[in-house]
Amino acid sequence: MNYWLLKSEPDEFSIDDLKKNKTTHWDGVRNYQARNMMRDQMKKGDLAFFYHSNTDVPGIVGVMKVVREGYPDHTAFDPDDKHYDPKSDPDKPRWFMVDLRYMRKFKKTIPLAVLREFAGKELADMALLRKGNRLSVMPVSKTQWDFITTLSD
DNA sequence: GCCAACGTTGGC
DNA sequence: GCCAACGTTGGC
Repeated sequence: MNYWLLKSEPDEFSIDDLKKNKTTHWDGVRNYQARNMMRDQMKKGDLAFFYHSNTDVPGIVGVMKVVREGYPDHTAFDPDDKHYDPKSDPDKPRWFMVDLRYMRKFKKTIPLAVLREFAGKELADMALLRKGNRLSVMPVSKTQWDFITTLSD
């Protein structure tokens, strides 16, 4: 079983939207590294942190679970979609997504700034805290997962 | 294959 | 709004 962290801008799609909808497809990822993880490595039953980016207090806001493994991201085929990519052919899809189910929302956000306090310690080598990291999908180790969970309510 | 130009991400 | 970091594109 693996653990993940997935970023979303709350203005686009927030933990509250997920809570309301129960499940979602994590569409719109247009980065090969992130694509590969969703297509090849994320498995049913894996858990993922929901991270709010590009907002006043960026940080981890809750937990969700993978309920469907990688399959083609159909939004890439739709010319009217914001994430349309003419180079993704339905016969040979370039982009993939997974389905996620809401598990829980933390009472308080665990801010990025707080996670950084543990950068040299419990959260050493965490992908999220690496300089210049812009991946929207990244792995979390079990150790990191367990530690971060102790920071939540 | 190199690399400059450009676009995007995302914290601050 | 600024800007550092990174990814992608495309000419050569």
